[in-house]
Amino acid sequence: MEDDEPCITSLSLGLGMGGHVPKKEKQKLPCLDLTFDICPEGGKTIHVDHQQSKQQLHDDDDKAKGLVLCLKHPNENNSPDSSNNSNNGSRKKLKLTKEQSATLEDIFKLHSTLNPAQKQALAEQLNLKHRQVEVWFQNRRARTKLKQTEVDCEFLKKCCEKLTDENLRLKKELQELRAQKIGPKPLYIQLSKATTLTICSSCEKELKPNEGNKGGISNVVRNSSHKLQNSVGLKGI
DNA sequence: GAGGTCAACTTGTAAT
DNA sequence: ATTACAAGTTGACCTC
Repeated sequence: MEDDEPCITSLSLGLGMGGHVPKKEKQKLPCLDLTFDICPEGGKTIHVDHQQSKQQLHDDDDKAKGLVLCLKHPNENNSPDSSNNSNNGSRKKLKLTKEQSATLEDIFKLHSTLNPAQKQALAEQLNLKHRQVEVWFQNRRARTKLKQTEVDCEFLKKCCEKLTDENLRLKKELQELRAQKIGPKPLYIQLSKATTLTICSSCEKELKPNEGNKGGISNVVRNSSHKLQNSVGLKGI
């Protein structure tokens, strides 16, 4: 926006209404209008009416849904474009102002993707280039994804630790059960009133009901085996 | 000076 | 062909 351009005082952005958004994402998008108001006196603060926006997001009726932002006056802003990629060829690092970052964050919380018109409008409001807003959202999405990946990784690590422990415990249990076999004939181990474990003395495997005794593999062993198989991803131990 | 952060860039891909 | 995006990379800046 040029300095002598008349200031936009109100802008309506239709969120979730266009741009290249994956189909599955598109379906989730709420249709939301954001309204940006520049403070008449060139406002030095930015405030977002979160209460209002959140409330409106969950509002069931389809009335116009608005978020009012009081933005820094463009004239006050550092224009990154002029300083960035400056003439000497060296790439200068732009640091977004607190206000710019906060506004971008606020918008991002409401919606992680914007269509071109929304980006342009936001860029004008923040006195940034369309490209800068675009890049910011791309990088922001990447950061979010990375963070989520880290969280997922931690969760899987814990699952893995639990399964390893369980695996160890079950292996021990199995070892103990096998160690209890004695004598050349099939061994009948009384596990409880109702269950009997039969182990073949030659092959050291549990016998099926009609292979050894009438009782068959105990529920306890069956259960343990099942657990173990599940925990180590094996079949037929 | 090493390492982290982040804006900006490059490249490949999918949707239109 | 165009557009938008994700993923990966680069380089400036900051903190310790």
